[in-house]
Amino acid sequence: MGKETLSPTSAALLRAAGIKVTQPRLAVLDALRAAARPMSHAELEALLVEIDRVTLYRILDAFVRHGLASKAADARGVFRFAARDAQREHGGHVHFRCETCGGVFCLSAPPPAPPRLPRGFLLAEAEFDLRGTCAQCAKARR
Amino acid sequence: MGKETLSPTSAALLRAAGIKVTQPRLAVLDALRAAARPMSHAELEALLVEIDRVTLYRILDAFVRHGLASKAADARGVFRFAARDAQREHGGHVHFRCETCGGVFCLSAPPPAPPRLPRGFLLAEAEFDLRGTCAQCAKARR
DNA sequence: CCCTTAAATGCAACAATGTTGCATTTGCGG
DNA sequence: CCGCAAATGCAACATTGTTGCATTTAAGGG
Repeated sequence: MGKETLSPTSAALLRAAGIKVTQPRLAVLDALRAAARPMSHAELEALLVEIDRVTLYRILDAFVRHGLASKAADARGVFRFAARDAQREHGGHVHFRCETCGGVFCLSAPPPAPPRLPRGFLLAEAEFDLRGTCAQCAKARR
Repeated sequence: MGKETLSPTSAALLRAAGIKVTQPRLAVLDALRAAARPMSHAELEALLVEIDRVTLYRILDAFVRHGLASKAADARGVFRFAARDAQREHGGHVHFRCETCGGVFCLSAPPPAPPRLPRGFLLAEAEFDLRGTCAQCAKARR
């Protein structure tokens, strides 16, 4: 093997997170890591038809609890999940959320610095969030 | 009367927007304008018990369509609505969304300038969005 | 290699949030 | 005051997320 970035296997990530390595979890983690964008539950469900709806919810939940994935609501109020290593790569990006199709796009602009918070507030994540219509939906609308 | 800011009545706002002035709409618009923070459908429903659930959805929808209110999902994926004049006053604020209680807080920091968008993308709104735990929830957690 | 056990899964039922169709009521212009 | 389009209220449905419980499976110890 040459100089490919040797990324850990999904199984190794699960083990490192201290949770059981199961077929469904491997499939979900692989799907999340392969995805270019944060995925909704519905998208993952369509992709991984062999996995039960509820199990998928619980797997995603477990990933978030154990730091393997992040979870955030998109412009339509639907949760989207991203593998954490994939996200780190995209870390600090600016997001554009299409109000029509609900899609999330990562822009290449640098994110602004977060401001000071009031006393007692704990910052988990800062996101510069643009909302509007993506090119595809804008074209389709006419 | 002295120097109070003379704000238009809710009825005048409805007329200006070109939609019928009805009791339910007045109640909802008054509630939105009186609210210090963006309100969820559930909160408004609890506040305005005399209004039908579906009617409330449709009223909020009409307000958004006619520019009287804005609509955005909070950290828990629930839509929150704000009267547009109230929002204009708070325009360009930075928002902090508590991941525990779902509350939205307006910070006084200036918002950053939006970056350039890819071709074809239409920007409707830009928001600097901080997520984490608010002071109250952080205290309660311990 | 098998056994045990706790964890994970799958299924069914439920809860919350948002939407649609339709009959009735109401604002508002003539 | 009348008529009509718009708005409302109700019932039913759709989607998204949650809970309880019986069954299966991963992982560690004989």
